[in-house]
Amino acid sequence: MFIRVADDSKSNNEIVEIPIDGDMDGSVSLSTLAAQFQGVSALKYRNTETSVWRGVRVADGKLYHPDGVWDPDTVYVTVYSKPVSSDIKRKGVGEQQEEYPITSLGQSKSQRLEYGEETSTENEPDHRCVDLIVLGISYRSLEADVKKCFEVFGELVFCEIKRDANGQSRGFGFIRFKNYESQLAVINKRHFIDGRHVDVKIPDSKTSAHEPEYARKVFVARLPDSITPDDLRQYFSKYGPIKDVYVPKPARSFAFVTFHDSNIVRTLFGTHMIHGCSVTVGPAEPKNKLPAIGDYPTSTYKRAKPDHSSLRTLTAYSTSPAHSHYHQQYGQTANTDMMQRFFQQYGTTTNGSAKAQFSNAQQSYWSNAHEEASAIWQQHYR
DNA sequence: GTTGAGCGTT
Repeated sequence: MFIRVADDSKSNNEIVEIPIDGDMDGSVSLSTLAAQFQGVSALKYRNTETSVWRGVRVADGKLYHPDGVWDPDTVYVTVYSKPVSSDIKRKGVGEQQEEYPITSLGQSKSQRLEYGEETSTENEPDHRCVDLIVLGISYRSLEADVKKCFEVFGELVFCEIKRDANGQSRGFGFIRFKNYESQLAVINKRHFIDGRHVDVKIPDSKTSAHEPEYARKVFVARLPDSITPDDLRQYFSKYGPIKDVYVPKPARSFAFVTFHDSNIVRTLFGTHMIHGCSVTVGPAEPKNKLPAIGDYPTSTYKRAKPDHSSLRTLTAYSTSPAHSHYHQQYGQTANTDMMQRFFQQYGTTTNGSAKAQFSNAQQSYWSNAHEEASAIWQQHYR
């Protein structure tokens, strides 16, 4: 289990997942947290009822949630201890000094919020609020409904629903907060307006300039339909902090996993074992990309097209320890004879010969076998 | 049955 933590003094606004310690007391280790956020001393979060910051309990180098339970969807915000007065530089005569002292670790030039302090950071260039896109608004909702939902987190300076020429809502809109901490509190969280959930994000127009989102995303294909976003999050989080997981509903046997760091995505291309199933991971293509003459040919992993019949047999072997070994050795490229020989050396038996299995296999078969393998995996390992 | 819904007439 992880909690989501952000440092609102940082420009990048990134959320880092921090593990909850496994020793049953449900605490988060301060040192684990400090490994990601130098100099951190505590965490705070927005009390949604009163819209006031609430601090978590700190004792013996551990952080405890006041309610006893960490909300996986809440973004907890780092708190840094107040520098002692001796750290504060005296302002020399005629000297232009920084208004705020550098923290003891000297990492940040920016002002840090103290616990319980409601300082506005709107003048910090990195902390400025931006218009946020609100997606999924009911076509019946009005500006007032949107406003009511988000005012809980702080004062809004802007709220608009986009409409077509006839005044019909387009189902999305934009809001802007006065204070940056309000923005942090709502972003990437689920909210409800008129019984529909809506998502709040930094608009593409603000982010795509430097690095397009798809550069931080992988395309995961050949997934069993039973796989959940949480399963994927759990599996892929060992490679790096995850920003988002997208699984189409209804399931379409693929998903997208977005990381915070684009550098790791290329290391993931290839086949992976998730829940006893072999899946392929490839680069995400830009959204809405139009096919064009002269397009670079599809990526390497795609060109080496996996053999579906091989996969069927692989999944039929399900959770045998030989399975993952085989997978390591041949991926999905080997032919059926190779497979049979390989598994025979392990004394693994199948229900019928591999050849017979897919000579009469239809398209639907591999999906069934996939589901079955996944179910068996869950029985054994979950 | 192997690529994400929708991204702003300021």
